[in-house]
Amino acid sequence: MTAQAIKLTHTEENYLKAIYKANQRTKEAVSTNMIAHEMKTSPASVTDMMKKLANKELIIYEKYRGARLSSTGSKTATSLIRKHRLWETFLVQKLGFSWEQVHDIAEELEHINSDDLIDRLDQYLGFPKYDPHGDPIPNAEGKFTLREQIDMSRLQSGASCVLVGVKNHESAFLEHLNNCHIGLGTKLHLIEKVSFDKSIKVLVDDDKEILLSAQVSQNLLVRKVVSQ
Amino acid sequence: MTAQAIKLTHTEENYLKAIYKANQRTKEAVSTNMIAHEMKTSPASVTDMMKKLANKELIIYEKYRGARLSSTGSKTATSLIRKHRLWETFLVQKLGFSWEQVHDIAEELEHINSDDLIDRLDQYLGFPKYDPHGDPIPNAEGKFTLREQIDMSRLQSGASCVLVGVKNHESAFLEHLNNCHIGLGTKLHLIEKVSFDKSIKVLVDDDKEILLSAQVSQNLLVRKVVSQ
DNA sequence: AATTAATTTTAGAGTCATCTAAAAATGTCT
DNA sequence: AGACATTTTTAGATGACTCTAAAATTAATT
Repeated sequence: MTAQAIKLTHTEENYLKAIYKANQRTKEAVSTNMIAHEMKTSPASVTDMMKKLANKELIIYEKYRGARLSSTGSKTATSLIRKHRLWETFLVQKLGFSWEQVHDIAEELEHINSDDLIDRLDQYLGFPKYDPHGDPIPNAEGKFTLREQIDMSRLQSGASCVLVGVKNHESAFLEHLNNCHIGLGTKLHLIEKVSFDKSIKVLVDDDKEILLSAQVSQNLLVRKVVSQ
Repeated sequence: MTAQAIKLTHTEENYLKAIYKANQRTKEAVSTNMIAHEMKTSPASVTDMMKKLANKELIIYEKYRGARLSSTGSKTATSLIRKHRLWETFLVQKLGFSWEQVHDIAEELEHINSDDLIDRLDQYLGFPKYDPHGDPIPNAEGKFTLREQIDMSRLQSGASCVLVGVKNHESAFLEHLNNCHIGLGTKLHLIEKVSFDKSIKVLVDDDKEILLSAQVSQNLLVRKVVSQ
C-alpha cells in the first residue's frame, strides 16, 4: 500500500484495475482484447497503454502474449480497490446512498491521491472488512479477508443461507433485488429448483415466497446456514 | 447550483475558480496575467483556455480586455467553492485532519461530479455555514452567509475580538497560528500596537501574551466583542 | 500443412492542455 | 505624440490518450 512513489494518471490506474479484475478470472496473462472490453476502448489503445505501463514496470508485457501485473502494479491495483470499496462503504453507511447508486461516484473518488486520507477514512468507518456489495476490502497492508461463500444456484433444495455478496453490480440487478426485499444479510431458504429453466423458488426472510431466475441466483453469493 | 448540463475538465474548472478568486479582489474584468499567476502557468496557455471557456459561454472574454464570468460560469465557480469548503469541513470535523492539511486534498475532491453527493454531504455535516478556515460555504442555491469581520491589524489598542477567519491559507501560516495556540474561536485581546513595525502585542484566550507581526495580524479576520 | 479466422500491433491522425518564441496590441512617460 | 515597456495573442511543437484502418502475428479448421 504505502509508498507508490510514481504518480499515475486516472487512465493508467483504470487500466491496472482492469487487468487486475480480468486476471482474477483467468489467472493467466490477460489478453489485449479482454482489457479492451473491460475498458470499453479499442485494442489499439490498449496496446499503446500496455507499452507505457510496461515502461513504468507496472506490468509484465510481451507482444501478442498479453499482460500481467508486476508486484508494484498489483499493489497499486489493490490500493485502488481498497479506496473504491471504502468510499462505497462511506457513501452507503454515512451518506445514506443505496447500494446501486454508489459505483460511479466511488469510481471517481478512488483516484483521490492520499494514503493519509484513506487510512483515516478506514478508521472512521471502523475498519470494515466488506463493502456494501459484500466485496472484501483490502486492509492497509493489502490483505483481503476471505470467507466461505457459494453461488446460490449451486445450493440444494431445502438448504438455507444468508446473502453475503453479489457478483453483478449493475444497478438494474441491484434494484431488482431491492424490489424482492433481498439485501446483504437477508435469509434465503431454497424451497425448490425448477429443472426446466434452472430458476429457483425461495423463501425470503422466513416471510415471502418468490421466484428467482437462474441469471439472478448465479449472481448471489451466500453463506450456508443450518436450517431449522 | 443544480443542473450544469455541460461537463468540464478539471482544468477548465480550475480556471473558472481562478477567475472567480481574482475577480473578488478587482471587481473588474480579470487580466490574462492575473490568471496566469493564479494558475501558475503561462499567459499563452491562459489565452488558449479563455477562448475555449468563451466558446462554452462560461466567461465573457474580449481580446486584450480580460475575462469575466458569465452567469453560468459564476454558478459553476460557486458550486466548486461549495464543494471545496464542504470537503474541507468533512476532513477536519469527521476525519480529524488539522486545518493546514486539508487544502490539497479538497482541491482534488472538489472535482467529483455529483450534486446528490454534495447535498448529502452538506446534510451529513449539518449544513455548516463556514469551513475550517472560517470561509463561508455557499448553500445549495449558491448563497453565502456573510458576517461582520475586520482585519485584526485595524483594531485599536484595548479592543477584544474573536478569530473568525484567516485570509492566508498557506500551511506555514496556519502552523504558526497552531504554535501560538490560535484557532477559530480563539479570544484575542489587543494589548498594544508597536508603531515601529506595526506588530501587535496580544493576549490569547485571557491567558498567554504573544507578539504578532503585521504580516500575521493582516491575515486574521476577527469579530469585535465588548471587552470586559 | 495450408487456408481462413481471430487477435494484436503499427501507422497516421485528432483532441486537450501545455510550452517557448515571436508578433501584435495596449499602456506609460517624457 | 512618439518611443519604450508591458501585456497579450498567435504560431508552432510536445506529450498524453484516444481513434480508425491497415499490416502483422497467432490460432483454428479443414
